[in-house]
Amino acid sequence: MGGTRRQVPNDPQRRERILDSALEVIADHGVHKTTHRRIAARAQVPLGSLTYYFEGLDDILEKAFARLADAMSESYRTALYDATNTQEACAAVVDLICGPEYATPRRMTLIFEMYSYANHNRAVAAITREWLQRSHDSLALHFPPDACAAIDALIEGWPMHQTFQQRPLSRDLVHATITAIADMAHVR
Amino acid sequence: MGGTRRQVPNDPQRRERILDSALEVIADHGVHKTTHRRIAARAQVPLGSLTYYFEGLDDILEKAFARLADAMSESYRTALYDATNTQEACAAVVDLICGPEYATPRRMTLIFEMYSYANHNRAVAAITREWLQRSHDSLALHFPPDACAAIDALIEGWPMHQTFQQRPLSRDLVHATITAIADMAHVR
Amino acid sequence: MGGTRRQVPNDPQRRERILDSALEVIADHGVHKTTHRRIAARAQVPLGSLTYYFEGLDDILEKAFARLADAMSESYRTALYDATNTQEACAAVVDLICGPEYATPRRMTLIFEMYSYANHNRAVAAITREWLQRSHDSLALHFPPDACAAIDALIEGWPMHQTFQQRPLSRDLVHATITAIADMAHVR
Amino acid sequence: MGGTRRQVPNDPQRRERILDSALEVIADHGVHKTTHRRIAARAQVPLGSLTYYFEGLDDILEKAFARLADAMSESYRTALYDATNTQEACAAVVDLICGPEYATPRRMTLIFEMYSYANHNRAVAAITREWLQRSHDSLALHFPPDACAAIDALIEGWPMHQTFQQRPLSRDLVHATITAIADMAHVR
DNA sequence: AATGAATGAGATTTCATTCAT
DNA sequence: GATGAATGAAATCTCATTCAT
Repeated sequence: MGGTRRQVPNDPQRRERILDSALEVIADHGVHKTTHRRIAARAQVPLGSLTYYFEGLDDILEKAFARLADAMSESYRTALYDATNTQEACAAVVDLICGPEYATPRRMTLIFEMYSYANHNRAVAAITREWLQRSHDSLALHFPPDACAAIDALIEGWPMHQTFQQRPLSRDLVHATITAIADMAHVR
Repeated sequence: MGGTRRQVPNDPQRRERILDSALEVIADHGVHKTTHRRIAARAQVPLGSLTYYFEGLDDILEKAFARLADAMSESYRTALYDATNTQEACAAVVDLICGPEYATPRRMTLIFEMYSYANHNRAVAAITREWLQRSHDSLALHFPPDACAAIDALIEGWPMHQTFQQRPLSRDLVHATITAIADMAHVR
Repeated sequence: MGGTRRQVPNDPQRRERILDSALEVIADHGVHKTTHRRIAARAQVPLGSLTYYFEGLDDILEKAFARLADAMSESYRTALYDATNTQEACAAVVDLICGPEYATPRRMTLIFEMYSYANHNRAVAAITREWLQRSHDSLALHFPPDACAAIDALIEGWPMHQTFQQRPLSRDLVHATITAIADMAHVR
Repeated sequence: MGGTRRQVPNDPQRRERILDSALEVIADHGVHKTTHRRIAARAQVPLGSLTYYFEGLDDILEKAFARLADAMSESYRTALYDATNTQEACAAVVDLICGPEYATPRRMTLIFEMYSYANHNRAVAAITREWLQRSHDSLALHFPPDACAAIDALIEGWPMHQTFQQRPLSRDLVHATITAIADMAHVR
């Protein structure tokens, strides 16, 4: 049949695979040792394709962190969206803090990398702010503003602290703390 | 010529100045853009002196972060050591979280850099753990173990969250939260 | 003897050798195919030393062209400085245009490269203007302003035209033209 | 299906548009920064069409410079063809040198690029020689051989010199010079 | 007839580290 | 004890060219 055939990507998931590989390299080596070569090797794509798909290393990092933030927002949102009352919301928050799903060591490492990189890159700073805002919005479905602020801080701080802690974290303690904060907010 | 003269360093504070300059470069550019040359320029010392005083860049970073951790531990310890009762201790914690002295933007940036680097460097991981342990010990002078864990998380998380937040943080809210946590621990 | 010994360059002419090699590469291949590697190979220095001595390729080209302009100014000036009267000055100009010394093929190639590069580089544009000004000043020692302008144009244009011409240039014709121009200026 | 249909190009001027765009890119950036991508973007044609219509970048440059030379020859020839006597021919030459039409800054830039490229490319060298020959032939309609040679040099050199000169060029001076040269040739 | 996705070769540049002095 | 000139290794990035469609 006549007519010009459009060129078509021969590997449609390549862009995403590169970004995922970038996150893996960041998690394994840190931003400061993340290079085109390592990402390309991990994604099993030729070196040149990185600059074909992206402007440069900064661009890759920005888009990789955006992808991370999206994934985190989504699991965050899902956890809280399914809760039908405050009690279930508290349980969801405890899961976010202690559960093995959300705050995995790998993800904590990536969050640290994103936050430290955000301090030196405007785009990633914006991505970070958005992601925190979205988390906050999910939380606000169930808790009053003051409680949200405090719980936000705990969701942030507790897993971070745990990252460098040998001792495991007691779910009971976390639950009691969240409940106390939720109640406090009602009283004030 | 009579007697050998002991050679004395011609610039005794140089080591420390290099480490302080390293922290400044890290704060300004991030670990991933911290180089010998930038540090030397900032410290106004010859390039060669960096490798004369230190093993390499990793060594400089390790010692710079150790210096940061020491300074932070010290201000942390002082704040809590001066408190004579739980009420004063609560006020001290509120100061750590909200006050302009401890959680400055520059220091938060450095903490993020230290944490992210710690995930890829054993020595800095150890330094980080020690610093968190020392903070915890200071806190334990005034609060029961469970409260300590929760307050630790808040001291960690709240300033971090604030780093990316436009809105200022209410001291009252922080105070109420700390008090609620301290009370909760008594009840349990 | 006590006291610190200063580090000393182990190859003091290296900077100049790099610039001379750059001019050779430009003459052989043109600016558009002038690369760090080719220059380094020609100068027999390691690749890294190019960026040690210079900011980048632009910087090398700027300084190489400045060096070329200096050398040309000097031979130009000498030719005209030695003339003691207008007649000798005319002969000197004829030499500049026809003589095998000044307008060599290699030098003409370099001038073309300098002029074309000057249209896309401020620093080289400035160098070019200065060099033309200096040539003009040398000429003004012997000729009135109007004659200078016309002779300038001829010194510029004739060797350029010859570059692409198979036929040799007649010294007699050049001499007659210069004389006619010098006389014309007196009459006007 | 009845009868084969002859395929027709869907954009008949594309070849020319590419060459014109190439000249624009050369004028703006210089040969050394002229790339397929820049030309394609300027011509608003797909990247692939450049290698479809031309052998490679060298081929594009050669044909673009040939197009330039044709256009210049044409305006050159027209200017001199319309002159009916020596006096008018002199005026035409003055126009070529001073007038705003022929020696525009953009065209001078392109001539410099063509000449410098010609020194490293046989095809463009040939194009350049032909163009100079054609100019010479146009001039020879009105001037004796010796005058032609000198006037050629002036037409070449004066606008080039002006390219790097702040001061404007006096038409009177140019006219006087051309006349002097034309007269000189008669005498000799 | 035409395209644009893809890539390898090579360009520029950065920099930790070495080492002669 | 101290320095800074020097360099190799590797990083980022550019781009002409190829080729499946």
